[in-house]
Amino acid sequence: MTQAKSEMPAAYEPVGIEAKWYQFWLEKGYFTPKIDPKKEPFVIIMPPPNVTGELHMGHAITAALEDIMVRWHRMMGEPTLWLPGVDHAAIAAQVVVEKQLAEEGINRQQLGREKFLEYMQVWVDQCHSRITEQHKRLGISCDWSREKYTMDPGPSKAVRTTFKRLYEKGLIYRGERISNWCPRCATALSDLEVDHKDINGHLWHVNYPVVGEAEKFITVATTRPETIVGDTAVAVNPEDKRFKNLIGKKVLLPAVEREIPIVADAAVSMEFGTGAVKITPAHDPVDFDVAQRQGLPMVNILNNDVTMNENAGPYRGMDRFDARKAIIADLEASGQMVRVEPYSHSVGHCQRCQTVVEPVASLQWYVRIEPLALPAIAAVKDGRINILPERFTKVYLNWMENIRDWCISRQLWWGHRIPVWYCAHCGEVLVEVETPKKCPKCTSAKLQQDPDTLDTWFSSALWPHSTLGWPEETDDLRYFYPTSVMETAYDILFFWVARMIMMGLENTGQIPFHTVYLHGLIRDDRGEKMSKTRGNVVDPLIMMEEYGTDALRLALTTGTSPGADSRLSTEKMEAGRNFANKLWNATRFVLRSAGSYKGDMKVELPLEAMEDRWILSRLNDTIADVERLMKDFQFGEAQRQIHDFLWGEFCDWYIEISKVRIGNPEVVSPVPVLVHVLEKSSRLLHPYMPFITEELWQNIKEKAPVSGQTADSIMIAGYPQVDKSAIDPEAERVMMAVMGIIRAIRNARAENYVEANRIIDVRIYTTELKTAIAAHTQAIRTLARADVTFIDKKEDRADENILVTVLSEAEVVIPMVDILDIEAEKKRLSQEMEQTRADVERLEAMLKNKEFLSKAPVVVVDKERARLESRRDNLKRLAEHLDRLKS
RNA sequence: GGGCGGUUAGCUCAGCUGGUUAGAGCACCUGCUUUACACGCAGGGGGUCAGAGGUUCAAGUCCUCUACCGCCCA
Repeated sequence: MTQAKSEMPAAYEPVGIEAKWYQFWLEKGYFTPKIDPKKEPFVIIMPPPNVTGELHMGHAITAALEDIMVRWHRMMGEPTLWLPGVDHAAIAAQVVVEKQLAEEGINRQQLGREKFLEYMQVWVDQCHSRITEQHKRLGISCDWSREKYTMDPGPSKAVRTTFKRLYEKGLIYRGERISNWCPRCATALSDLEVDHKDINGHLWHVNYPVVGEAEKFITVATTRPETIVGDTAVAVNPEDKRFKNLIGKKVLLPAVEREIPIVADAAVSMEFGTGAVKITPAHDPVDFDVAQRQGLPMVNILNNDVTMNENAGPYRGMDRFDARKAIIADLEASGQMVRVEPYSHSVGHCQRCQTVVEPVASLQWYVRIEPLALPAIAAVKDGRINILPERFTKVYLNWMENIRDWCISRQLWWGHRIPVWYCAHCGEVLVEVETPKKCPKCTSAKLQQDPDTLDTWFSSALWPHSTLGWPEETDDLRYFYPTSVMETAYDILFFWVARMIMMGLENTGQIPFHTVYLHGLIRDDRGEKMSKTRGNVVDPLIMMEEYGTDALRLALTTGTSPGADSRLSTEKMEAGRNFANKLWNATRFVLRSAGSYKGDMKVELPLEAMEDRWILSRLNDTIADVERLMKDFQFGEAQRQIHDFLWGEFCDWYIEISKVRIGNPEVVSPVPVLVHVLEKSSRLLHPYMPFITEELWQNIKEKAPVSGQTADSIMIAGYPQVDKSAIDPEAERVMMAVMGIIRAIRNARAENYVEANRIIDVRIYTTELKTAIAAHTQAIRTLARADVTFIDKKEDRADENILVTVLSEAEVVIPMVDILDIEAEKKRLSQEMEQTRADVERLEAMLKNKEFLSKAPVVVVDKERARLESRRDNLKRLAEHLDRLKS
């Protein structure tokens, strides 16, 4: 083979290696699938990051999990598409740019819509390449040639087409309703974009004088006294005896001196507050409904910047909270404020900027959601779409079944402008995909497009089909849609996943994806949510720099189960780095060993050496487990299995045992098996740690090529398939016994403080496996530093000062002439006997139980029987040894 | 108010459809420059699986209740 000298440095240095291989993969075009109509493709559409955002741990976990799935399916030979993209993130992006402008003393109105959008475009283009480059650092194997942006012509056309279709079906309408107004973002928000927080506020009780009845008042309670000036009625329950005679009368509104009626409405609770409620239809959703029923007028008291408007009388021009203070003072002065009590209530805050939102009646565009929700509910209920972890199915259904119309218009400039035009001449409303030139009704060219833009989630909802070309009937759409898996964080189940299901079904008649896989949130090492304001954000770029990308990816997916939040800590990063270094060094060893090996690399069953049979058996056990776990989306567990196999069995045992044979020309070389197992398990691990596995695999390929493996890259080299003929229970039994013996000797040495270098004499008594174990005399010598003599009769052990370890397949007898503490040894044996006896008793009881015998499966009963036998045997032998010591 | 999740070793967490003596990483203790690796090796200690009932031949795993922590929806 090749030269003996290993060119690999002593420690794994990820940085240069990662850049090299990513470039290689890109140049080879491995990320772009070939459409093969004979094969079923595997498709993931990537959740698009915010085009103006920075890479964070949320992207990293998403990318890690999706890359695991994608690389795995690609290695299995499936045409695999992972389609990346970015999102224009209307509010977030516009807010940042407006802030930049503000520093220069400009606002967007001064700039004008067109100039502002040009300005934004320049900035967005800069950001776009940054987030893409950052994303690439993660090593993700997505098809960059198909990358999409929500504002691209294709997805934009999908947005307009969808809008028009829904409008024509009556599923999009424009209406005056209460919407959530964020004064800082200066736009309406959907219900989902509002966070409700419990605030310790007050409940103010205010007397409204009854008109025409001196000294008579009706008392209302409110948490927002400034809205008094917007009241258009006081409502009471029609059954409420306290107010029966007041219904139909009028009260005089404080401050603005307006007379408003007392109305009866069954929705009013008699228990809450005073039983009489003020009705402010323009600023409260419940009051809005009451006003609709009762035919009450609406009085809007706020400007868009939440200062009080001309309807607020003396408070005009004040900020909403200043107005509150002023009106409280005035009411106290007039004696109308009768009582104040502390009161905890829920207040809406803008999810993005945490400003208190105002419910305001305004004209907005809505999606009539129920007709869209019903098929989306059915798709999940009948199992066409499977949500993992399963518990989120209930969360999804519960939300969908109580869903409310979706406010989709935003008073922003950045985003998809609503494709609606109003004819200034005849008032015609046009909803079009292509921008109309003139009014089809009156031929006027004076058309004005609706100034508003659409909720970003509207375009995101189309993502699985708009990215593949819809509304055009493209090859991609035909072949890759419906997609396979939608993998994302559970916190956007409603925002995004639910809406994709609704819109996918509506637009294409098909589900957008078969499986929804939801991962948890990445928290800091104390379990706190990472956020810029908390200052506890861990930057994935810095982590990759310090520990390597593979280490970061491993840290993010280690010890996690689907849907569960997890903590990221430096300890986990270190564990990932250490594992990478371990593999690096194992490979160094194997390749160094291979360097002086002149023979064939073929590994053909049946193998001669027991340890070779064993490691191949264990490798195939692991492959089978990994396959099962990955099919079941249990990536954390699959990864643990690979890790434990490589470190705990291949490195700790097989490599160590193989050293006995290396360089010994008398025996069959372990090199082909070393190389074979390392090569195969690299491929097994590749989806989890793509960079180091490629580097190692290429080194193996160059220095110790495995026969039959001709691929140019590990990422297309084929995922290991289980070879059942390699599963070898006999080898596993023998090696378990050998390892047990070695452990027993090591343990005895450590407990008795035997110097590390001293070779001790050990006698082993064993029956059935004698020949098999005897073949490992040299291994025992090397690994346990013990010279073994096999004895046929127990009597052949030394008489005095012996230490005996009773194993199920063997007894290890160590003469400890000068070091053995007899009393300690007696104690150890007694303790072990006690434990064994307890075991025996437990098993005896179990096996005497007729119900167990009749009801438990035969395999279980047999297993327990065998165990009892073995334990009894151990017990007997322990007793013998103890007797001997005592005599 | 409705719903969901968690509670397993000092810490962070695995443990899927019930079936060996409940595992890992880190931390801790002891020993080790064993020529792949101190980002390492060997050995060790540490758990009444939150509590109480129940189902079952068998419960960390299923059911009920309780406590505490967290999340979502209203």
